[in-house]
Amino acid sequence: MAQQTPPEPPRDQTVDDLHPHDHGGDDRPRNTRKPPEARKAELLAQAIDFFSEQGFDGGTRDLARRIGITQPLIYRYFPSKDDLINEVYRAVYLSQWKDGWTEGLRDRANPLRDRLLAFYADYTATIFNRTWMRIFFFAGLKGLDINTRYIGRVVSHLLTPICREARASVGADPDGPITPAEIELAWTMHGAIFYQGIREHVYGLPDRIDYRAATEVAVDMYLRVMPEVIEKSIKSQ
Amino acid sequence: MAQQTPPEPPRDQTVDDLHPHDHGGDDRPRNTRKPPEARKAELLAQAIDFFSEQGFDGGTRDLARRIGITQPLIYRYFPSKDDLINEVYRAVYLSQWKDGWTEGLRDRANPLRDRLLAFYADYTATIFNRTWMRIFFFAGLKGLDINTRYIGRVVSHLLTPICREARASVGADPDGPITPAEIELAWTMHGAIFYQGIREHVYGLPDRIDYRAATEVAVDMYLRVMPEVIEKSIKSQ
DNA sequence: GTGACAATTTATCACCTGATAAGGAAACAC
DNA sequence: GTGTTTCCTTATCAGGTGATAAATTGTCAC
Repeated sequence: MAQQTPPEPPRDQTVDDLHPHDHGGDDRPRNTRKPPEARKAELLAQAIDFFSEQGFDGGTRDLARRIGITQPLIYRYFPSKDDLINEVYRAVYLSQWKDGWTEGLRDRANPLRDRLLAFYADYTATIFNRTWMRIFFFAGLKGLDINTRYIGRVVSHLLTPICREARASVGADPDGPITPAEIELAWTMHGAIFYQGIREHVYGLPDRIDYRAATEVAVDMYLRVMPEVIEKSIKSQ
Repeated sequence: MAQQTPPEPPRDQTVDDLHPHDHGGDDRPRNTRKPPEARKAELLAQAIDFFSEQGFDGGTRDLARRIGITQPLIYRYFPSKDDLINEVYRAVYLSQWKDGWTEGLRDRANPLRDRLLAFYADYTATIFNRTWMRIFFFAGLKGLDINTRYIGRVVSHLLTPICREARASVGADPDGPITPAEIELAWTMHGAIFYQGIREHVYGLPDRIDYRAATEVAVDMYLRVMPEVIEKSIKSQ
Protein backbone atom coordinates (compact mmCIF):
# COMPACT_ATOMS: atom_id res chain seq x y z
CA MET A 1 0.00 0.00 0.00
CA ALA A 2 2.48 2.62 1.20
CA GLN A 3 5.12 1.83 -1.38
CA GLN A 4 2.85 1.99 -4.38
CA THR A 5 4.33 3.74 -7.34
CA PRO A 6 2.85 7.19 -7.72
CA PRO A 7 0.19 7.42 -10.44
CA GLU A 8 1.68 7.95 -13.86
CA PRO A 9 0.42 10.53 -16.28
CA PRO A 10 -2.22 9.25 -18.71
CA ARG A 11 -0.77 6.57 -20.94
CA ASP A 12 -0.59 6.24 -24.66
CA GLN A 13 -3.96 6.25 -26.35
CA THR A 14 -3.35 2.84 -27.94
CA VAL A 15 -4.41 1.25 -24.67
CA ASP A 16 -7.52 3.34 -24.31
CA ASP A 17 -8.54 2.40 -27.83
CA LEU A 18 -9.16 -1.09 -26.51
CA HIS A 19 -11.72 0.16 -24.02
CA PRO A 20 -15.23 -0.93 -24.97
CA HIS A 21 -16.82 2.48 -24.67
CA ASP A 22 -14.44 3.85 -27.22
CA HIS A 23 -16.01 1.80 -29.99
CA GLY A 24 -18.66 3.20 -32.22
CA GLY A 25 -22.29 2.23 -32.22
CA ASP A 26 -23.32 1.79 -28.60
CA ASP A 27 -21.20 4.70 -27.50
CA ARG A 28 -22.63 6.29 -24.40
CA PRO A 29 -20.32 9.17 -23.51
CA ARG A 30 -22.09 10.05 -20.27
CA ASN A 31 -23.92 7.82 -17.87
CA THR A 32 -27.36 8.52 -16.47
CA ARG A 33 -27.07 9.00 -12.78
CA LYS A 34 -29.48 6.91 -10.77
CA PRO A 35 -30.53 6.68 -7.12
CA PRO A 36 -28.69 3.80 -5.40
CA GLU A 37 -31.73 1.60 -4.95
CA ALA A 38 -32.72 1.81 -8.59
CA ARG A 39 -29.15 1.19 -9.71
CA LYS A 40 -28.75 -1.79 -7.41
CA ALA A 41 -32.05 -3.26 -8.55
CA GLU A 42 -31.08 -2.80 -12.19
CA LEU A 43 -27.69 -4.34 -11.51
CA LEU A 44 -29.20 -7.38 -9.84
CA ALA A 45 -31.81 -7.86 -12.55
CA GLN A 46 -29.19 -7.66 -15.28
CA ALA A 47 -26.87 -9.94 -13.35
CA ILE A 48 -29.59 -12.59 -13.22
CA ASP A 49 -30.00 -12.46 -16.97
CA PHE A 50 -26.28 -12.26 -17.60
CA PHE A 51 -25.21 -15.14 -15.37
CA SER A 52 -28.06 -17.30 -16.60
CA GLU A 53 -26.60 -16.96 -20.09
CA GLN A 54 -22.86 -16.96 -19.44
CA GLY A 55 -22.69 -19.03 -16.31
CA PHE A 56 -21.10 -17.70 -13.15
CA ASP A 57 -17.72 -17.51 -14.82
CA GLY A 58 -19.00 -14.62 -16.89
CA GLY A 59 -16.80 -11.56 -16.39
CA THR A 60 -17.80 -8.49 -14.44
CA ARG A 61 -16.63 -6.29 -17.30
CA ASP A 62 -19.06 -7.92 -19.71
CA LEU A 63 -21.84 -7.53 -17.17
CA ALA A 64 -21.01 -3.86 -16.69
CA ARG A 65 -20.93 -3.22 -20.45
CA ARG A 66 -24.34 -4.83 -20.78
CA ILE A 67 -25.78 -2.44 -18.19
CA GLY A 68 -23.96 0.52 -19.63
CA ILE A 69 -21.79 1.26 -16.63
CA THR A 70 -18.12 0.79 -15.86
CA GLN A 71 -16.95 -2.36 -14.11
CA PRO A 72 -15.79 -0.81 -10.80
CA LEU A 73 -19.25 0.60 -10.23
CA ILE A 74 -20.48 -2.92 -9.55
CA TYR A 75 -18.30 -2.94 -6.46
CA ARG A 76 -20.00 0.08 -5.03
CA TYR A 77 -23.21 -1.93 -4.75
CA PHE A 78 -21.86 -5.43 -4.10
CA PRO A 79 -18.72 -6.05 -2.03
CA SER A 80 -17.58 -8.90 -4.28
CA LYS A 81 -18.67 -10.95 -7.24
CA ASP A 82 -19.58 -13.78 -4.90
CA ASP A 83 -21.92 -11.50 -2.97
CA LEU A 84 -23.59 -10.50 -6.20
CA ILE A 85 -23.97 -14.14 -7.20
CA ASN A 86 -25.48 -14.97 -3.84
CA GLU A 87 -28.08 -12.27 -4.30
CA VAL A 88 -28.81 -13.71 -7.72
CA TYR A 89 -29.47 -17.07 -6.12
CA ARG A 90 -31.72 -15.53 -3.52
CA ALA A 91 -33.68 -13.65 -6.15
CA VAL A 92 -34.12 -16.68 -8.38
CA TYR A 93 -34.67 -19.44 -5.86
CA LEU A 94 -36.17 -18.08 -2.71
CA SER A 95 -38.18 -15.07 -3.75
CA GLN A 96 -40.06 -17.02 -6.42
CA TRP A 97 -41.16 -19.78 -4.11
CA LYS A 98 -44.86 -19.67 -3.33
CA ASP A 99 -46.19 -21.03 -0.05
CA GLY A 100 -49.51 -21.34 -1.80
CA TRP A 101 -48.17 -24.38 -3.64
CA THR A 102 -48.09 -26.47 -0.49
CA GLU A 103 -51.37 -25.03 0.72
CA GLY A 104 -53.11 -25.76 -2.56
CA LEU A 105 -51.83 -29.32 -2.58
CA ARG A 106 -53.28 -29.83 0.90
CA ASP A 107 -56.70 -28.40 0.16
CA ARG A 108 -58.87 -31.50 0.26
CA ALA A 109 -61.89 -29.60 -0.97
CA ASN A 110 -60.69 -30.52 -4.48
CA PRO A 111 -59.86 -33.95 -5.88
CA LEU A 112 -56.16 -34.78 -5.71
CA ARG A 113 -55.88 -34.97 -9.48
CA ASP A 114 -57.17 -31.41 -9.84
CA ARG A 115 -54.82 -30.20 -7.13
CA LEU A 116 -51.82 -31.80 -8.78
CA LEU A 117 -52.71 -30.41 -12.20
CA ALA A 118 -53.29 -26.96 -10.77
CA PHE A 119 -50.05 -27.05 -8.82
CA TYR A 120 -47.95 -28.13 -11.79
CA ALA A 121 -49.61 -25.58 -14.04
CA ASP A 122 -48.52 -22.83 -11.64
CA TYR A 123 -45.16 -24.36 -10.82
CA THR A 124 -44.13 -24.79 -14.44
CA ALA A 125 -45.40 -21.31 -15.26
CA THR A 126 -43.02 -20.02 -12.60
CA ILE A 127 -39.84 -21.97 -13.27
CA PHE A 128 -40.05 -22.99 -16.94
CA ASN A 129 -38.12 -20.07 -18.29
CA ARG A 130 -34.59 -19.84 -19.57
CA THR A 131 -33.29 -17.80 -16.66
CA TRP A 132 -34.56 -19.99 -13.83
CA MET A 133 -33.72 -23.29 -15.49
CA ARG A 134 -30.20 -22.36 -16.48
CA ILE A 135 -29.26 -20.82 -13.15
CA PHE A 136 -30.64 -23.90 -11.45
CA PHE A 137 -28.33 -26.14 -13.44
CA PHE A 138 -25.32 -23.88 -13.29
CA ALA A 139 -25.66 -23.91 -9.52
CA GLY A 140 -26.37 -27.64 -9.45
CA LEU A 141 -23.24 -28.46 -11.40
CA LYS A 142 -21.21 -26.31 -9.05
CA GLY A 143 -22.55 -28.40 -6.19
CA LEU A 144 -23.60 -25.34 -4.25
CA ASP A 145 -25.49 -25.90 -1.05
CA ILE A 146 -28.20 -23.48 -2.10
CA ASN A 147 -29.12 -25.98 -4.79
CA THR A 148 -29.14 -28.91 -2.39
CA ARG A 149 -31.27 -26.90 -0.03
CA TYR A 150 -33.73 -26.07 -2.80
CA ILE A 151 -34.13 -29.74 -3.62
CA GLY A 152 -34.62 -30.47 0.06
CA ARG A 153 -37.40 -27.93 0.01
CA VAL A 154 -38.98 -29.63 -3.00
CA VAL A 155 -39.00 -32.89 -1.05
CA SER A 156 -40.26 -31.46 2.23
CA HIS A 157 -42.73 -28.89 0.92
CA LEU A 158 -43.95 -30.50 -2.30
CA LEU A 159 -43.28 -34.22 -2.67
CA THR A 160 -43.89 -35.23 0.93
CA PRO A 161 -47.20 -33.32 1.11
CA ILE A 162 -48.16 -34.94 -2.19
CA CYS A 163 -47.40 -38.37 -0.72
CA ARG A 164 -49.50 -37.58 2.34
CA GLU A 165 -52.40 -36.38 0.24
CA ALA A 166 -52.06 -39.50 -1.87
CA ARG A 167 -52.37 -41.62 1.25
CA ALA A 168 -55.41 -39.70 2.36
CA SER A 169 -56.97 -40.13 -1.07
CA VAL A 170 -56.83 -43.91 -0.76
CA GLY A 171 -57.91 -43.98 2.87
CA ALA A 172 -54.48 -44.69 4.33
CA ASP A 173 -52.95 -42.91 7.34
CA PRO A 174 -51.51 -39.65 5.98
CA ASP A 175 -49.48 -38.92 9.10
CA GLY A 176 -47.32 -42.04 9.25
CA PRO A 177 -43.74 -42.00 8.00
CA ILE A 178 -43.47 -41.75 4.23
CA THR A 179 -41.25 -44.44 2.72
CA PRO A 180 -38.49 -43.86 0.15
CA ALA A 181 -40.52 -45.81 -2.40
CA GLU A 182 -43.38 -43.35 -2.09
CA ILE A 183 -41.04 -40.38 -2.49
CA GLU A 184 -39.40 -42.08 -5.45
CA LEU A 185 -42.73 -42.45 -7.20
CA ALA A 186 -43.47 -38.78 -6.63
CA TRP A 187 -40.00 -37.96 -7.99
CA THR A 188 -40.81 -39.95 -11.12
CA MET A 189 -43.91 -37.90 -11.76
CA HIS A 190 -42.04 -34.72 -10.92
CA GLY A 191 -39.14 -35.65 -13.19
CA ALA A 192 -41.36 -36.47 -16.15
CA ILE A 193 -42.84 -32.99 -15.89
CA PHE A 194 -39.64 -31.15 -15.00
CA TYR A 195 -37.78 -32.75 -17.88
CA GLN A 196 -39.90 -30.81 -20.34
CA GLY A 197 -38.41 -27.61 -18.98
CA ILE A 198 -34.94 -29.07 -19.26
CA ARG A 199 -35.50 -29.94 -22.87
CA GLU A 200 -36.78 -26.53 -23.77
CA HIS A 201 -34.50 -24.29 -21.75
CA VAL A 202 -31.31 -26.19 -20.95
CA TYR A 203 -30.95 -28.17 -24.15
CA GLY A 204 -32.08 -25.12 -26.04
CA LEU A 205 -34.27 -26.97 -28.47
CA PRO A 206 -36.18 -24.81 -30.91
CA ASP A 207 -39.62 -26.39 -30.58
CA ARG A 208 -42.10 -25.06 -28.10
CA ILE A 209 -43.55 -27.76 -25.89
CA ASP A 210 -47.15 -28.12 -24.74
CA TYR A 211 -46.62 -28.84 -21.07
CA ARG A 212 -50.20 -29.69 -20.26
CA ALA A 213 -50.47 -32.98 -22.09
CA ALA A 214 -47.32 -34.45 -20.57
CA THR A 215 -48.30 -33.14 -17.14
CA GLU A 216 -51.63 -34.94 -17.34
CA VAL A 217 -49.92 -38.13 -18.43
CA ALA A 218 -47.45 -37.94 -15.57
CA VAL A 219 -50.09 -37.13 -12.96
CA ASP A 220 -52.37 -39.92 -14.13
CA MET A 221 -49.48 -42.34 -14.08
CA TYR A 222 -48.77 -41.31 -10.50
CA LEU A 223 -52.36 -41.70 -9.41
CA ARG A 224 -52.61 -45.10 -11.04
CA VAL A 225 -49.44 -46.61 -9.55
CA MET A 226 -49.56 -44.83 -6.21
CA PRO A 227 -52.15 -47.04 -4.39
CA GLU A 228 -50.05 -50.13 -4.86
CA VAL A 229 -46.88 -48.41 -3.63
CA ILE A 230 -48.68 -47.07 -0.57
CA GLU A 231 -50.07 -50.51 0.24
CA LYS A 232 -46.62 -52.07 0.09
CA SER A 233 -45.14 -49.22 2.11
CA ILE A 234 -47.64 -49.53 4.92
CA LYS A 235 -47.28 -53.31 5.08
CA SER A 236 -43.52 -53.08 5.45
CA GLN A 237 -43.77 -50.76 8.45
CA MET B 1 7.65 -11.49 -32.49
CA ALA B 2 10.82 -9.77 -33.69
CA GLN B 3 10.75 -6.95 -31.16
CA GLN B 4 10.34 -9.17 -28.13
CA THR B 5 12.39 -8.12 -25.17
CA PRO B 6 15.39 -10.43 -24.73
CA PRO B 7 14.95 -13.09 -22.02
CA GLU B 8 15.86 -11.84 -18.58
CA PRO B 9 18.05 -13.76 -16.18
CA PRO B 10 16.19 -16.10 -13.79
CA ARG B 11 14.03 -14.11 -11.43
CA ASP B 12 13.86 -14.01 -7.69
CA GLN B 13 13.05 -17.34 -6.07
CA THR B 14 9.96 -15.92 -4.37
CA VAL B 15 8.11 -16.42 -7.62
CA ASP B 16 9.31 -19.97 -8.08
CA ASP B 17 8.15 -20.78 -4.56
CA LEU B 18 4.62 -20.43 -5.84
CA HIS B 19 5.15 -23.22 -8.36
CA PRO B 20 3.22 -26.35 -7.35
CA HIS B 21 6.09 -28.77 -7.79
CA ASP B 22 8.14 -26.87 -5.28
CA HIS B 23 5.82 -27.78 -2.43
CA GLY B 24 6.45 -30.71 -0.19
CA GLY B 25 4.46 -33.90 -0.12
CA ASP B 26 3.55 -34.72 -3.72
CA ASP B 27 6.94 -33.66 -4.96
CA ARG B 28 7.81 -35.47 -8.15
CA PRO B 29 11.29 -34.34 -9.13
CA ARG B 30 11.43 -36.25 -12.39
CA ASN B 31 8.65 -37.27 -14.69
CA THR B 32 8.18 -40.74 -16.12
CA ARG B 33 8.72 -40.63 -19.83
CA LYS B 34 5.91 -42.25 -21.79
CA PRO B 35 5.32 -43.17 -25.42
CA PRO B 36 3.17 -40.52 -27.10
CA GLU B 37 0.11 -42.71 -27.53
CA ALA B 38 0.02 -43.71 -23.87
CA ARG B 39 0.56 -40.13 -22.75
CA LYS B 40 -2.14 -38.81 -25.04
CA ALA B 41 -4.58 -41.47 -23.89
CA GLU B 42 -3.81 -40.69 -20.25
CA LEU B 43 -4.21 -36.98 -20.94
CA LEU B 44 -7.58 -37.47 -22.60
CA ALA B 45 -8.85 -39.78 -19.88
CA GLN B 46 -7.84 -37.36 -17.15
CA ALA B 47 -9.26 -34.44 -19.09
CA ILE B 48 -12.64 -36.18 -19.21
CA ASP B 49 -12.63 -36.60 -15.46
CA PHE B 50 -11.27 -33.13 -14.84
CA PHE B 51 -13.66 -31.21 -17.08
CA SER B 52 -16.61 -33.22 -15.83
CA GLU B 53 -15.83 -31.93 -12.37
CA GLN B 54 -14.64 -28.39 -13.01
CA GLY B 55 -16.56 -27.58 -16.15
CA PHE B 56 -14.80 -26.51 -19.31
CA ASP B 57 -13.52 -23.37 -17.64
CA GLY B 58 -11.19 -25.49 -15.57
CA GLY B 59 -7.60 -24.36 -16.06
CA THR B 60 -4.99 -26.29 -18.01
CA ARG B 61 -2.53 -25.88 -15.14
CA ASP B 62 -4.84 -27.68 -12.75
CA LEU B 63 -5.36 -30.42 -15.28
CA ALA B 64 -1.61 -30.80 -15.76
CA ARG B 65 -0.96 -30.94 -12.02
CA ARG B 66 -3.57 -33.66 -11.68
CA ILE B 67 -1.79 -35.77 -14.27
CA GLY B 68 1.62 -35.00 -12.85
CA ILE B 69 3.01 -33.16 -15.86
CA THR B 70 3.74 -29.56 -16.63
CA GLN B 71 1.11 -27.46 -18.34
CA PRO B 72 2.91 -26.83 -21.67
CA LEU B 73 3.14 -30.57 -22.24
CA ILE B 74 -0.59 -30.61 -22.92
CA TYR B 75 0.08 -28.52 -26.00
CA ARG B 76 2.41 -31.12 -27.41
CA TYR B 77 -0.54 -33.50 -27.72
CA PHE B 78 -3.41 -31.11 -28.35
CA PRO B 79 -3.00 -27.93 -30.42
CA SER B 80 -5.35 -25.97 -28.17
CA LYS B 81 -7.63 -26.35 -25.20
CA ASP B 82 -10.59 -26.33 -27.56
CA ASP B 83 -9.18 -29.27 -29.46
CA LEU B 84 -8.76 -31.18 -26.23
CA ILE B 85 -12.34 -30.37 -25.25
CA ASN B 86 -13.59 -31.55 -28.61
CA GLU B 87 -11.85 -34.87 -28.14
CA VAL B 88 -13.46 -35.10 -24.71
CA TYR B 89 -16.85 -34.66 -26.34
CA ARG B 90 -16.09 -37.29 -28.93
CA ALA B 91 -14.96 -39.75 -26.29
CA VAL B 92 -17.97 -39.19 -24.06
CA TYR B 93 -20.75 -38.83 -26.58
CA LEU B 94 -19.94 -40.68 -29.73
CA SER B 95 -17.74 -43.56 -28.70
CA GLN B 96 -20.18 -44.70 -26.02
CA TRP B 97 -23.16 -44.88 -28.34
CA LYS B 98 -24.25 -48.43 -29.10
CA ASP B 99 -25.95 -49.25 -32.37
CA GLY B 100 -27.30 -52.31 -30.60
CA TRP B 101 -29.74 -50.05 -28.79
CA THR B 102 -31.72 -49.32 -31.93
CA GLU B 103 -31.38 -52.90 -33.13
CA GLY B 104 -32.63 -54.30 -29.85
CA LEU B 105 -35.60 -51.95 -29.83
CA ARG B 106 -36.55 -53.19 -33.31
CA ASP B 107 -36.29 -56.87 -32.55
CA ARG B 108 -39.92 -57.94 -32.67
CA ALA B 109 -39.07 -61.42 -31.42
CA ASN B 110 -39.56 -59.98 -27.91
CA PRO B 111 -42.53 -58.08 -26.49
CA LEU B 112 -42.14 -54.30 -26.69
CA ARG B 113 -42.22 -53.98 -22.92
CA ASP B 114 -39.26 -56.34 -22.57
CA ARG B 115 -37.38 -54.51 -25.29
CA LEU B 116 -37.93 -51.15 -23.63
CA LEU B 117 -36.89 -52.41 -20.22
CA ALA B 118 -33.80 -54.09 -21.64
CA PHE B 119 -32.87 -50.99 -23.60
CA TYR B 120 -33.22 -48.64 -20.64
CA ALA B 121 -31.33 -51.02 -18.39
CA ASP B 122 -28.38 -50.88 -20.78
CA TYR B 123 -28.76 -47.19 -21.60
CA THR B 124 -28.84 -46.08 -17.99
CA ALA B 125 -25.94 -48.39 -17.17
CA THR B 126 -23.96 -46.55 -19.85
CA ILE B 127 -24.81 -42.92 -19.17
CA PHE B 128 -25.82 -42.79 -15.51
CA ASN B 129 -22.45 -41.88 -14.16
CA ARG B 130 -21.11 -38.62 -12.88
CA THR B 131 -18.77 -38.02 -15.80
CA TRP B 132 -21.25 -38.54 -18.62
CA MET B 133 -24.10 -36.69 -16.96
CA ARG B 134 -22.11 -33.66 -15.97
CA ILE B 135 -20.35 -33.25 -19.30
CA PHE B 136 -23.70 -33.58 -21.00
CA PHE B 137 -25.10 -30.66 -19.01
CA PHE B 138 -21.99 -28.52 -19.16
CA ALA B 139 -22.13 -28.85 -22.94
CA GLY B 140 -25.89 -28.33 -23.01
CA LEU B 141 -25.66 -25.09 -21.06
CA LYS B 142 -22.98 -23.87 -23.42
CA GLY B 143 -25.39 -24.49 -26.28
CA LEU B 144 -22.83 -26.46 -28.22
CA ASP B 145 -23.98 -28.08 -31.41
CA ILE B 146 -22.54 -31.42 -30.34
CA ASN B 147 -25.20 -31.50 -27.66
CA THR B 148 -27.98 -30.57 -30.05
CA ARG B 149 -26.77 -33.25 -32.40
CA TYR B 150 -26.76 -35.83 -29.64
CA ILE B 151 -30.38 -35.04 -28.81
CA GLY B 152 -31.22 -35.26 -32.49
CA ARG B 153 -29.71 -38.71 -32.44
CA VAL B 154 -31.81 -39.67 -29.44
CA VAL B 155 -34.91 -38.66 -31.37
CA SER B 156 -33.96 -40.31 -34.65
CA HIS B 157 -32.31 -43.48 -33.35
CA LEU B 158 -34.22 -44.12 -30.12
CA LEU B 159 -37.53 -42.28 -29.75
CA THR B 160 -38.67 -42.55 -33.34
CA PRO B 161 -37.93 -46.30 -33.53
CA ILE B 162 -39.76 -46.70 -30.22
CA CYS B 163 -42.77 -44.89 -31.69
CA ARG B 164 -42.70 -47.13 -34.76
CA GLU B 165 -42.48 -50.27 -32.65
CA ALA B 166 -45.31 -48.93 -30.52
CA ARG B 167 -47.43 -48.58 -33.65
CA ALA B 168 -46.58 -52.06 -34.76
CA SER B 169 -47.47 -53.40 -31.31
CA VAL B 170 -51.04 -52.07 -31.62
CA GLY B 171 -51.44 -53.10 -35.26
CA ALA B 172 -51.02 -49.60 -36.73
CA ASP B 173 -48.87 -48.71 -39.73
CA PRO B 174 -45.32 -48.39 -38.38
CA ASP B 175 -43.98 -46.69 -41.51
CA GLY B 176 -46.23 -43.66 -41.66
CA PRO B 177 -45.09 -40.26 -40.42
CA ILE B 178 -44.74 -40.08 -36.64
CA THR B 179 -46.57 -37.12 -35.12
CA PRO B 180 -45.15 -34.68 -32.56
CA ALA B 181 -47.64 -35.98 -30.00
CA GLU B 182 -46.21 -39.48 -30.31
CA ILE B 183 -42.66 -38.21 -29.91
CA GLU B 184 -43.74 -36.10 -26.96
CA LEU B 185 -45.13 -39.13 -25.20
CA ALA B 186 -41.90 -41.01 -25.79
CA TRP B 187 -40.01 -37.99 -24.42
CA THR B 188 -42.16 -38.11 -21.29
CA MET B 189 -41.20 -41.71 -20.65
CA HIS B 190 -37.60 -40.95 -21.50
CA GLY B 191 -37.55 -37.90 -19.25
CA ALA B 192 -39.02 -39.72 -16.27
CA ILE B 193 -36.19 -42.24 -16.54
CA PHE B 194 -33.43 -39.79 -17.43
CA TYR B 195 -34.34 -37.51 -14.55
CA GLN B 196 -33.19 -40.14 -12.09
CA GLY B 197 -29.69 -39.76 -13.46
CA ILE B 198 -29.95 -36.00 -13.18
CA ARG B 199 -30.96 -36.24 -9.56
CA GLU B 200 -28.13 -38.54 -8.67
CA HIS B 201 -25.28 -37.09 -10.70
CA VAL B 202 -26.09 -33.47 -11.48
CA TYR B 203 -27.84 -32.48 -8.28
CA GLY B 204 -25.29 -34.54 -6.40
CA LEU B 205 -27.74 -36.02 -3.95
CA PRO B 206 -26.30 -38.51 -1.49
CA ASP B 207 -28.88 -41.26 -1.81
CA ARG B 208 -28.43 -44.05 -4.26
CA ILE B 209 -31.45 -44.56 -6.52
CA ASP B 210 -32.92 -47.86 -7.67
CA TYR B 211 -33.43 -47.14 -11.36
CA ARG B 212 -35.38 -50.27 -12.15
CA ALA B 213 -38.58 -49.46 -10.30
CA ALA B 214 -39.00 -46.02 -11.84
CA THR B 215 -38.06 -47.37 -15.27
CA GLU B 216 -40.83 -49.96 -15.07
CA VAL B 217 -43.31 -47.33 -13.97
CA ALA B 218 -42.34 -45.03 -16.84
CA VAL B 219 -42.42 -47.80 -19.45
CA ASP B 220 -45.80 -49.07 -18.26
CA MET B 221 -47.17 -45.56 -18.32
CA TYR B 222 -45.98 -45.22 -21.89
CA LEU B 223 -47.48 -48.52 -22.99
CA ARG B 224 -50.79 -47.66 -21.35
CA VAL B 225 -51.23 -44.19 -22.84
CA MET B 226 -49.58 -44.86 -26.19
CA PRO B 227 -52.49 -46.63 -27.99
CA GLU B 228 -54.75 -43.66 -27.51
CA VAL B 229 -52.12 -41.19 -28.75
CA ILE B 230 -51.44 -43.33 -31.81
CA GLU B 231 -55.12 -43.57 -32.60
CA LYS B 232 -55.54 -39.80 -32.45
CA SER B 233 -52.37 -39.30 -34.49
CA ILE B 234 -53.46 -41.57 -37.29
CA LYS B 235 -56.93 -40.04 -37.44
CA SER B 236 -55.53 -36.55 -37.82
CA GLN B 237 -53.43 -37.51 -40.83
C1' DG C 1 -25.17 30.13 -7.82
C1' DT C 2 -22.34 27.88 -4.70
C1' DG C 3 -20.89 24.22 -1.66
C1' DA C 4 -21.16 19.57 -0.29
C1' DC C 5 -22.20 15.12 -1.00
C1' DA C 6 -22.64 11.07 -3.58
C1' DA C 7 -22.72 8.53 -8.15
C1' DT C 8 -19.59 7.33 -11.60
C1' DT C 9 -15.22 6.96 -14.03
C1' DT C 10 -10.18 6.55 -14.72
C1' DA C 11 -6.13 4.35 -13.69
C1' DT C 12 -4.17 0.59 -11.81
C1' DC C 13 -2.84 -3.79 -9.25
C1' DA C 14 -1.79 -8.62 -8.48
C1' DC C 15 -2.96 -12.67 -10.21
C1' DC C 16 -4.54 -16.06 -13.48
C1' DT C 17 -5.26 -17.83 -18.32
C1' DG C 18 -4.06 -20.17 -22.79
C1' DA C 19 -0.23 -20.47 -25.49
C1' DT C 20 4.81 -20.37 -27.44
C1' DA C 21 9.90 -20.94 -27.74
C1' DA C 22 13.94 -22.75 -26.37
C1' DG C 23 16.75 -25.61 -23.37
C1' DG C 24 17.50 -30.12 -20.94
C1' DA C 25 17.48 -35.04 -20.52
C1' DA C 26 16.08 -39.73 -21.38
C1' DA C 27 16.12 -43.42 -24.82
C1' DC C 28 17.46 -45.51 -28.85
C1' DA C 29 20.53 -46.57 -32.99
C1' DC C 30 24.87 -47.96 -34.36
C1' DG D 1 30.07 -44.19 -26.10
C1' DT D 2 28.69 -40.95 -29.23
C1' DG D 3 24.91 -38.75 -31.82
C1' DT D 4 20.28 -37.98 -32.80
C1' DT D 5 15.75 -38.04 -31.81
C1' DT D 6 11.97 -36.75 -28.98
C1' DC D 7 9.68 -36.36 -24.55
C1' DC D 8 9.44 -33.02 -21.10
C1' DT D 9 10.51 -28.76 -18.56
C1' DT D 10 11.70 -23.88 -17.76
C1' DA D 11 10.89 -19.32 -18.81
C1' DT D 12 7.93 -16.25 -20.67
C1' DC D 13 4.18 -13.60 -23.10
C1' DA D 14 -0.08 -11.13 -24.09
C1' DG D 15 -4.39 -10.68 -22.62
C1' DG D 16 -8.00 -11.21 -19.23
C1' DT D 17 -9.81 -11.39 -14.15
C1' DG D 18 -11.63 -9.53 -9.69
C1' DA D 19 -10.76 -5.79 -7.00
C1' DT D 20 -9.10 -1.02 -5.05
C1' DA D 21 -8.00 4.01 -4.75
C1' DA D 22 -8.31 8.34 -6.31
C1' DA D 23 -10.11 11.67 -9.40
C1' DT D 24 -14.36 13.51 -11.66
C1' DT D 25 -18.81 15.08 -12.31
C1' DG D 26 -23.78 15.34 -11.69
C1' DT D 27 -27.34 16.67 -8.40
C1' DC D 28 -29.50 18.55 -4.53
C1' DA D 29 -29.87 21.79 -0.44
C1' DC D 30 -29.65 26.30 0.72
